Amino acid sequence: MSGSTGKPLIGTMEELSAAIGVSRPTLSRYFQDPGRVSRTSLEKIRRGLERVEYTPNFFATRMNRQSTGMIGVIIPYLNDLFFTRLLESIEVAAMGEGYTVITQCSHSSPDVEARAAETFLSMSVDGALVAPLGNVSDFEAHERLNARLPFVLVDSRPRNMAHVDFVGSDHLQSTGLVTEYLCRKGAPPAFLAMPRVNFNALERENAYVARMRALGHDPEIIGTEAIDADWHFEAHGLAVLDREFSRGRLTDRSILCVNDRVAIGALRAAARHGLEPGARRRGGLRIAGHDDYPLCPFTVPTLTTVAQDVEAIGRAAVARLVAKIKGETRARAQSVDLFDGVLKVRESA
Amino acid sequence: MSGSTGKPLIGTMEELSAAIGVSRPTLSRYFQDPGRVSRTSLEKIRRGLERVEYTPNFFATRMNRQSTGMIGVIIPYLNDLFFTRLLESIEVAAMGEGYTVITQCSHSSPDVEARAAETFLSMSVDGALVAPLGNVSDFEAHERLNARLPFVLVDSRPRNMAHVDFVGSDHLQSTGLVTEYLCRKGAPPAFLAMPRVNFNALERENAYVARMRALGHDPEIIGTEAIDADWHFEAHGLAVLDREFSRGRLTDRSILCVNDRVAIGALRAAARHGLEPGARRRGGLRIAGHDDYPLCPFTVPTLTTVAQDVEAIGRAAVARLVAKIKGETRARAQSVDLFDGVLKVRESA
DNA sequence: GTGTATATTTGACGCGTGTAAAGACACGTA
DNA sequence: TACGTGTCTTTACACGCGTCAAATATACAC
Repeated sequence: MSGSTGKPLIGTMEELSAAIGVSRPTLSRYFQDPGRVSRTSLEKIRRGLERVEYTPNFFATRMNRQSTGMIGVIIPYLNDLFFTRLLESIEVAAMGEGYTVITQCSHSSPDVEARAAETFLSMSVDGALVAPLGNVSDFEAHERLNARLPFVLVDSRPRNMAHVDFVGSDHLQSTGLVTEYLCRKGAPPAFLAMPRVNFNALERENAYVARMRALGHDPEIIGTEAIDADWHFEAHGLAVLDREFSRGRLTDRSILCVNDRVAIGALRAAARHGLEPGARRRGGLRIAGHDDYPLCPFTVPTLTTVAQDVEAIGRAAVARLVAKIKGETRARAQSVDLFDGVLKVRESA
Repeated sequence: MSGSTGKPLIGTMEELSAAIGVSRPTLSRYFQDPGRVSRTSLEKIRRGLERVEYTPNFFATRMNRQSTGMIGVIIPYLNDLFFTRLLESIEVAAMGEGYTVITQCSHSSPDVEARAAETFLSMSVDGALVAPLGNVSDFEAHERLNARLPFVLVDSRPRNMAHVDFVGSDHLQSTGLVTEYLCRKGAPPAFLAMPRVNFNALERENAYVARMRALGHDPEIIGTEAIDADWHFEAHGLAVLDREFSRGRLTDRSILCVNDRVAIGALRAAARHGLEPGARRRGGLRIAGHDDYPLCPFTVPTLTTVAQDVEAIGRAAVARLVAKIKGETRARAQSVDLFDGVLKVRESA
């Protein structure tokens, strides 16, 4: 048997040992850390590996090691560039720390989410990073993970898991920031929300209300009812504002959307009704979002929003998890890392 | 030691056997297929598992089984909703077949891509599904996978891997379709391309040229040079057309973009120059894309495009891979599955 | 009670590697 | 020559579970 390279294919370390004349334990040490074998053996092994094809069996190696070198990541869904950016920053950070990332996607299903958690337990990953689905999450599954592994919540924190380590955005700050900006530059905004299945959505909603009250304005929230059961964010924003605009409402208001994907739907609704959202015409329609979705600079008009520091969140989450894995003493107490948002003023508000 | 549920935590099958009074081999059979255990044992095990917490060790189970029940998937990058949709359909299909999907993302790096392939080999996944990076891919790594595992290429097929099983779109058909549509409804389009690092991009470019010639028009291609080294698709489309429009060129032309993300940048360029792409005004600017990116219905104007059947591609790729894994006889010959695109006429062209 | 067929358990071995203990070897030193 | 020192090999056991042959239990008919 041989691979595409024509080299003979070697299946086990034992065979490799026989093939290149180095004892198996020495090979074992070599594959764990080439620095732990003598120069002469190292040369012999290097030359040998050029003649044959061999990769250590992942399962056998991990089974006997205290650490598997893997961290598990669960994200709620894939079709959202926010989560792909988060995942990317996590993977890059983890790779930098020498870990292999195993990603599981909940695909909006609590069952799948729980199964992913079980998979991580059975694979005895060194730690787990979880961005939960929301209200429908299987909290028991998360608690089980948290009880048995180094565990960090990312992006969104369920109310009943307030005792767990968390890394995310400070929505009170970020939503407050954009709310304040809108109030300062024009009419106080209404808030285009979502059905309350998601903690961040609710946090932002509350942050909006608090800031509006603090500024002496009456908050106004729309869109908490699901118009379409199988809704997507953009479709939700479009449907809600399409309805409002059709009734002649909100056409000259400021509208703060719970996130940029909803805002993109809102922009579409505006276009459909011949409205041109923008900062320049005082008293006209303004639309702003939250997250700095990668497409914001390319929408028509470009979308004013507040950026989450996704990369910092990913890095911090990995750093925190690695600290817990390595059992650093300062990792005993609970930690909550919240990152500030940064206002991105563009055309739409 | 105990989990969050308070149940005693059991580490090995041996301990479990002692704890609930069923022999270990019987437990082993139970966890592989509960049907292979007698009623009485089954009841005893079920009751036992309600009292203690135990999950079989993933590594130990997989090591001794001929099949690991895992398939590896490599995608080039995450920050593209096309690939997330593809990945989603693959994961759903694989889950339906009872496989666990291990996803690795190349993050635009050939090194990472090659390492992912090695990871799959060492984990002895049952098969691998790979969407390659493009010209810069490490073909040797792919060949090594193909030589040692059931292997299927998805989405994009390097020229020098024409002998490998492939599932993707028929770009000759899809690009031809939208080209023909544009010619039929208005002026023959120019083609807004990308730097030629990607096989699909080149295939579409060629398909455009062929169809234009067949219809008796002169093809015109722009944008093959990278304006910004660290370019993203939308930024590329914006930069190229911004330059052209600034010089007064192409402002009343039909423009077919190599994909929807480039087209979104093109729409942005049009807006910046006060142009309103659309099908209705004959002789005016028209912009069309390719892929049916999920945001197409929400752009301003909504984007005319040709849809790839992503779900079918994912399903077919998994079906093909599973057939190879199971060693079905009809799986001996090479297979190439190409899916037709479907025209999605919207506002922009 | 015996005999037979079937279901289940038991015991033993194997998977590929980690790892610890003990011996083998070359090297430099006294 | 004898003696440490460090490196490497040998030997042996461990990890948790799959798997198979052999032994045992159970059920049933007679």
